[in-house]
Amino acid sequence: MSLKHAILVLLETEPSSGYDLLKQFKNSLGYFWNAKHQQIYQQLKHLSSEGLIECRLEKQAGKPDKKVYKITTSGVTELSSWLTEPVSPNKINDALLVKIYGGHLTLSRNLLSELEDHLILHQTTLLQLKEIEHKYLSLSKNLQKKYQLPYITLRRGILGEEAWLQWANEAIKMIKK
Amino acid sequence: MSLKHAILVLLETEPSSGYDLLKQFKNSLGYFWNAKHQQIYQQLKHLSSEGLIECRLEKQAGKPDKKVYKITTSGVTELSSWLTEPVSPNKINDALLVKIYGGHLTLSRNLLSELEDHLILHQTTLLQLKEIEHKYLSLSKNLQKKYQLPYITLRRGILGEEAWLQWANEAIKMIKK
DNA sequence: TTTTGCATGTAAAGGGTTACATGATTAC
DNA sequence: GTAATCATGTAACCCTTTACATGCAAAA
Repeated sequence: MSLKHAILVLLETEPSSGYDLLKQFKNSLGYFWNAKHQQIYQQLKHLSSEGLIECRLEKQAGKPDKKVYKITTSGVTELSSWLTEPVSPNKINDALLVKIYGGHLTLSRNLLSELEDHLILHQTTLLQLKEIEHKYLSLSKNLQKKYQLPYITLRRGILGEEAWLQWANEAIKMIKK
Repeated sequence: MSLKHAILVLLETEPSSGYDLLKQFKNSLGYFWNAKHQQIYQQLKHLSSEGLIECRLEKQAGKPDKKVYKITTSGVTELSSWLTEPVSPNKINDALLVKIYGGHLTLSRNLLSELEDHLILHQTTLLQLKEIEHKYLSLSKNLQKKYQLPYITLRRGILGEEAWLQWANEAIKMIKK
């Protein structure tokens, strides 16, 4: 369970509402940790009741009220101790590969069209990631140092997507033969 | 939900017990679909009640009885129709990356030692996969064709692990600086 | 005027993990 | 005698997804 810690990591950087967190998930952490809004709101409530974060209501003109959450000292302690414990290696559950593995029961053009659909998605993701990388690389040395760790995770995304695309092209060629 | 279909795929190849399936998960499908024994036994019960598979008791000398499951025609139908429906792209939840992303709260040697632990695991996996690939490549052209689709999934594993290792080495270098 | 964005939730169902549980045989 | 392998399961809990639900403001 790391949604908890993913949220703590984000709140450690800056206090945010559930909605803010959702956006942050979408364009940074979300590339390697997925969360729906329902999950985030539930976790926030839970973390709040554990005393790891605290909430303050912020009134806004012309917009619904915001619940801004802030990490507490006990939240920082929890986060730090989590960082020293080993995480178990990632488990993979990839339905597309299950499909290909058992693909002899369907026409190969079904497999090919599905692969091509996924290819487009992965290409788009790769482009987005490379854009972010481009921005990072044009920062000053100082700022580059500051954001080094997030950049390393970005590199994971880029190398991962490139490998995926390489595989998919190989796979398409093989199936076509 | 694809555990269901992963099991159907395996049973379509040959009738198996829960225990057999567990082993098959461990050395083929398991590289991209994880399942614990508890989950498999539950699914088998469930698939049975849906009429997608059927069970036969097999008595064994000196060993506990085996429940051998076989896919039914309605199971094959279900599997075939699943194969024509698009699968949604894989979601990634990678705790190690969450950790690195928020790693400024811990000493860099913590990050490094964890990365190195994972590195060893991934190297081992890659070696195993390459061994399987080696066996595949020494098969006759005919058999290679027969196992082409599982081989494609194996290639995904190999390219994926190679990319992981490449990233980890890059990441270690960066953190050390 | 319809859609997008802001902002928050509840409830139920489904899927996965952890802990507990049994019991025989074979290999070291 | 101790550990590993074979073989199967239950129960509780935790996590995730889907569906349902509201309501205002700004832009198209």
